Amino acid sequence: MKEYVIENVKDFNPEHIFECGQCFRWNRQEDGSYTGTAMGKTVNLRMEPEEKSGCGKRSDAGRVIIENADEADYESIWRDYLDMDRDYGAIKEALAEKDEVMKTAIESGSGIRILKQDLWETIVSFIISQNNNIPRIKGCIENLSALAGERLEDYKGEAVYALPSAEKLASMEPEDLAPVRLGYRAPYLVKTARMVVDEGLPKNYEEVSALYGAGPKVTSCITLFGLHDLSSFPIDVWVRRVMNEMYGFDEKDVKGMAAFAEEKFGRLGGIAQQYLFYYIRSKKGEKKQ
DNA sequence: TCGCAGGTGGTCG
DNA sequence: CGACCACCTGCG
Repeated sequence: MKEYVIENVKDFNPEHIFECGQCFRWNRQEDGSYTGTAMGKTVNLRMEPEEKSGCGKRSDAGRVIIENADEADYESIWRDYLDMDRDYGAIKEALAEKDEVMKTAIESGSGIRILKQDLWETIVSFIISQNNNIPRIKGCIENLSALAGERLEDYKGEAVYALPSAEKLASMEPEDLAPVRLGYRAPYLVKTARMVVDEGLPKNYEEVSALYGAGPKVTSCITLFGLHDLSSFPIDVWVRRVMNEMYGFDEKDVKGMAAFAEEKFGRLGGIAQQYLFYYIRSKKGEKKQ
């Protein structure tokens, strides 16, 4: 199978990128690599440490290998999707200067990148995500794609489906989506699809929040991951937890947290949120073991 | 068994 | 406006 190799990649860790809560169609394989479907393609992505050059220079750089992609795919899709042209080293430096909390959070998720995902896909994904857990969100998205999505090229002998288009979902009734097991989110999705078909895709926070099933949290996720507004600071239960534990906020004081984030992190709020989110979730994972 | 999981829309004071 | 609360579903 064809593959594309990117040499000397810094500030990149597949686990951090695909497990920081921003995407639901990338799955960890036994060898630690990730297989995912995005922009109509299915690939496997892994990272290997760079060979030591012998001069004793320490570096956390490595090579990223994308299987089932060639250079043309990389230039037209993956370079942008993986946000490869953004200097996360500089961003981390700027954020680490803010305070010790941020410094610690960055250490735990140092290889995070904000993927440039398709807007419609983020709308569907985060409407499904509300009051739901990650394994079930992933299951719903797979079910939905298999039920109503366009069939893509098979991957390793397995059928793969794209997420259904807004037009397709708009033509369906919530009952038609029963096999997907969306629960009460099914009508949200159908109504939102119809709004998008009628009025076009949303272009800013206000337009996203007008979608049915998009409250403040879901809207912030869509503007961050789908509109790539890096200042957006989604406040979910995990962020409330970490803001309580690390900054002493009352867990109910969402307004206070939002104001604090805007003031402290500004245009980097979304990236700060991802480090904080990854930090508190990995801390909880340790406790379990 | 029943509460909970990456919230939201609807209703009420 | 802010405080409740029901809500599909599946898992521990």
